[in-house]
Amino acid sequence: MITPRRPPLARAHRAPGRGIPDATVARLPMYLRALTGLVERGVSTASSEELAVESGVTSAKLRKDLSHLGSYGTRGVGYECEYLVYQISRELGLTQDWRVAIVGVGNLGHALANYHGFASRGLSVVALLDADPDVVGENVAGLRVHAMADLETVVTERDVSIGVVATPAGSAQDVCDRLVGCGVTGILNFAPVTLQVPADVDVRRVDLATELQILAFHEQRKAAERDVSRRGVKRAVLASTEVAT
Amino acid sequence: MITPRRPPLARAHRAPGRGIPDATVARLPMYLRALTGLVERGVSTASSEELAVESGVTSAKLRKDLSHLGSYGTRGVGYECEYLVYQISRELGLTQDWRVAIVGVGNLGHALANYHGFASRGLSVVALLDADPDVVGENVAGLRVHAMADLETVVTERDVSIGVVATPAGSAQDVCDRLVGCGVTGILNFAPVTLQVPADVDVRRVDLATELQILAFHEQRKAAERDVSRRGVKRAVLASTEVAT
DNA sequence: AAATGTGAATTAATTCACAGCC
DNA sequence: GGCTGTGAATTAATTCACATTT
Repeated sequence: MITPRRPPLARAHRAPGRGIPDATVARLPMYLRALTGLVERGVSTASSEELAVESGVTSAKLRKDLSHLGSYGTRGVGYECEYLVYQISRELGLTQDWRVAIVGVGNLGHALANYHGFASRGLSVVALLDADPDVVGENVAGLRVHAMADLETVVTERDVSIGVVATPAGSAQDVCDRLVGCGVTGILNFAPVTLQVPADVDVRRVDLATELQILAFHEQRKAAERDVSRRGVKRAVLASTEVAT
Repeated sequence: MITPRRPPLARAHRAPGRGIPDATVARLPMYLRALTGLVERGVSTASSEELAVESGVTSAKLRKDLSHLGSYGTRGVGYECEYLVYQISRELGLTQDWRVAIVGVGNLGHALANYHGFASRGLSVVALLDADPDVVGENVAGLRVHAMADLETVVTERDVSIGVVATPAGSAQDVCDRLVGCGVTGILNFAPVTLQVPADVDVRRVDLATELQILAFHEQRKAAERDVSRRGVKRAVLASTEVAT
């Protein structure tokens, strides 16, 4: 007897405007950054090619990405920067204000708290928390640092929906659990651990060591290629990674 | 006349061991972290399922990823943690030592410099540089902070191959150009700008605002879903994002 | 003439599901 | 019996290339 395959599964095809691909969402902030930079420099209109260079992607990719939001460009002309800033902001949810709490006010927490204009609009740091009694009560970036014991009170009262975990690895999961317990559903984790969370909570992890290790891999690959070419192996082997013909 | 399509393109199929997919490379550091954690806790062997939970991925994905490195597991048993640590380290190039320079010793630079055990092996911070005369000469994490004017000398003498840009946005491109001029081919960029570099230089960007904006997007999506379900629309719409039947 | 928006084609990544081995 | 390793199937992302619009 043949094992039955899963049935054809009627997939609702992507509704226009909704269901933007993850890869696109991850790039929208880069476009936003490029656009605000252009606006500040007095540029009012830009082609997909210009925007692409400014954002470090290809123009085809940029156009495809933007097409998921709607038709906000003008053929033969390009995109109106300010208008596009608004559309991307709206799509990312930056027309509302998301309240952020930072837990862990060491060097990294300080850097994060002081990161002004880190989102010009849409995100406000409204609470700082730390376990160190010497730090509690201090004023950082205009906010008083609260004790960990007050986490629930502060996070709930200030209606925080995004938490930043900048604590040592050892306390990260505990802090995460407490944040989630207060209704926080988005977490940015700088601690080098994998946080376990319920399915409705999004976690993004930023990890220094990970990034450096990825760079190390590419360094190794490049070093190996240099070695090969230096030993007189046909250059064509190397060149083939660059040209397609 | 019909436009000729590009010819069939004879693609060299992936050589064993070489050409690991980017997505896999990006996850190897997470596996490495999970494994060293297990080793420290005295665990000598782990199944793909255990490792997957610890790393926040599915077991199928983990097995597929590891299969690109070779067959380092034992059927019916799992993976020998220490052995796998070694194999992944080797693949990432962490058996050699990559020398790192950090440019910009503000709060973030401090945090990065003090990030001990940030790679236990394979990566060493060997130079710190800053533009602020008050910071130059200070001792941070056991290293003297050098003036920006000495960048070329220090980076060349200490044979740095990876540079970390932790400066304000305004000076990031200039710093980047100077690093690249000294032969640095891997850059980790914390400044909120897109660095323009030659094709043989790898840049990885870590951006707070980007991460928070991505979280904001998902918060918005979840809030919208809650709204919809509260208004009495069929729960099935919501449930369909969780179950496949 | 210039540049968007987008189907179609291609390539990459993920998931399934099970043969093969311990 | 349990778990890896992996082809095959599926889904996602990227790239191509051009019709369409200003």
